Amino acid sequence: MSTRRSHNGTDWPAHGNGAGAALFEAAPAAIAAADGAPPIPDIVIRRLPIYVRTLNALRQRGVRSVSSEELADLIGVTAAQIRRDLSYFGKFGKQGKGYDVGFLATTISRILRLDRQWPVALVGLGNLGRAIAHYRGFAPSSFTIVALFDHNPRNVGDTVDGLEILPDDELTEAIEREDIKIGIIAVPADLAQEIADRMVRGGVEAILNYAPVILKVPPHVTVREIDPVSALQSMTYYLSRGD
Amino acid sequence: MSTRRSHNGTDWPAHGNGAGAALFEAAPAAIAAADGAPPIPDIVIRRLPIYVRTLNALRQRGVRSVSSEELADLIGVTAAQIRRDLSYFGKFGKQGKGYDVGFLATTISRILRLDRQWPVALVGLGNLGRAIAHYRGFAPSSFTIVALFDHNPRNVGDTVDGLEILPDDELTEAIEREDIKIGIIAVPADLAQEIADRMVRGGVEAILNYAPVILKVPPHVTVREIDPVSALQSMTYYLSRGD
DNA sequence: GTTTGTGAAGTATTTCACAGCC
DNA sequence: GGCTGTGAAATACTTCACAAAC
Repeated sequence: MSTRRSHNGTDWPAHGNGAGAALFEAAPAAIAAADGAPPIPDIVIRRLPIYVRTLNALRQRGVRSVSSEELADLIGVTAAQIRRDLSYFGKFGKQGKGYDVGFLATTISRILRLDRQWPVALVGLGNLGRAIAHYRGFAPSSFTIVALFDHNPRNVGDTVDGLEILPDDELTEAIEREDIKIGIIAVPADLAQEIADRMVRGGVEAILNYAPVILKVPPHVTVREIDPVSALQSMTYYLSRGD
Repeated sequence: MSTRRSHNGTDWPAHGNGAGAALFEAAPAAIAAADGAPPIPDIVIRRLPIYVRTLNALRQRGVRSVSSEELADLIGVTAAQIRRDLSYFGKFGKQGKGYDVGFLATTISRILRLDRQWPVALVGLGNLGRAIAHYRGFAPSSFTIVALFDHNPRNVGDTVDGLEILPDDELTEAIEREDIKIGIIAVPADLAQEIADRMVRGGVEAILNYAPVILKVPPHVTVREIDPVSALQSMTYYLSRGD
């Protein structure tokens, strides 16, 4: 009650969504497309990047063609799941042959809209934020951090890899001006919701949240949580009692 | 085919499991307990840390009692889900009243075995690894990083917060000696599987994996993936086409 | 002979809805 | 009167298994 379905990997209560990429996995389901198109389950969408990554690795190794069985073994899922996942989008394989590695990688990348570079705003440049800013893995994956913000006047004005840290009260305006649709939150828990609100006001539609809070956002905004602590805290349940 | 069910948030192929805390969410299900006990779905286990976190926040605010409805609104799920999740473990509420915040927090913490401190080994002390090592959020959450390892001789011998970085070929032995059950992998993708193998050989049963690869581990080992890139790459699917 | 794509079947997970307790 | 705990129903997701394509 008082929840609506969203594609945040969870439901969305009166004022916001909950989500949990890493640890808090409620039952997701894509919202029905505005048109009459088939609503693809969010869980399928979340698997696609792994398919792309694995296909790109194969391509790099010179592999031209792959069966659903081979791909499944590499990834650790069933072949049927891969075939079913792909079938939501079309028919990309050849019976008796499998899939063309390069074609499938390109196709899924296009489905995910990874065939372009996306500008990203990063908020919070403490330890974690700086590690994120320095991370070299985003750029080759279609994301370029183009704006940095921090609350602490001590950090504002600093330069990280040639980008100046701006005061976080300029967030909304800057995001709107630069037409940024993706934000990364790396601020303390108690500031995160306020930052999310400002991002949304500026037009952000996708938030990667490193703060340990469930953000409340409107339904058109997707949130994925990065929550290593919760991940650890759920694994302890399974540890053997041998000590 | 060639997969067995595991509690890794995914299935487990011939030699290993796949998993994806943050991004790669296959259909999980707890393995049946060795005894005749009820097999609690992994997805429920993964929600418990959020319940604990939220309850602790309430407790800190002086709130004594909470209904499933209130808790649900705070977290962004349905009240029925919270009641169902808790019912796997017992009856903790009072009709007409709700749940005692402190009691429920303590109870779930005990279920998750968070009523003690767990020693953790961290492997890889590049940018990311150092940010993890410096992170102050693990200790209050039941985890203490007690051993650091790196492959790079340039890093070995360095001290991070008073802990010396050891060469990663001492990994297995040190983990076994110190009876460490939890490992964090923050090494480049191409080294991650080898590190996971060594951890498992040393007796690790839970791995938090920051490397962008699906690790293959035996079924008694739980893996959660932290994969911000895949998280971003799945969100782009939902971005509006307004530009 | 191999492997896809997919109805149909099988599981898993969520939600409904209400009897029973406080 | 409010709220839990839970059968039963509804949904969501995965897997089976096989006809069709190569």
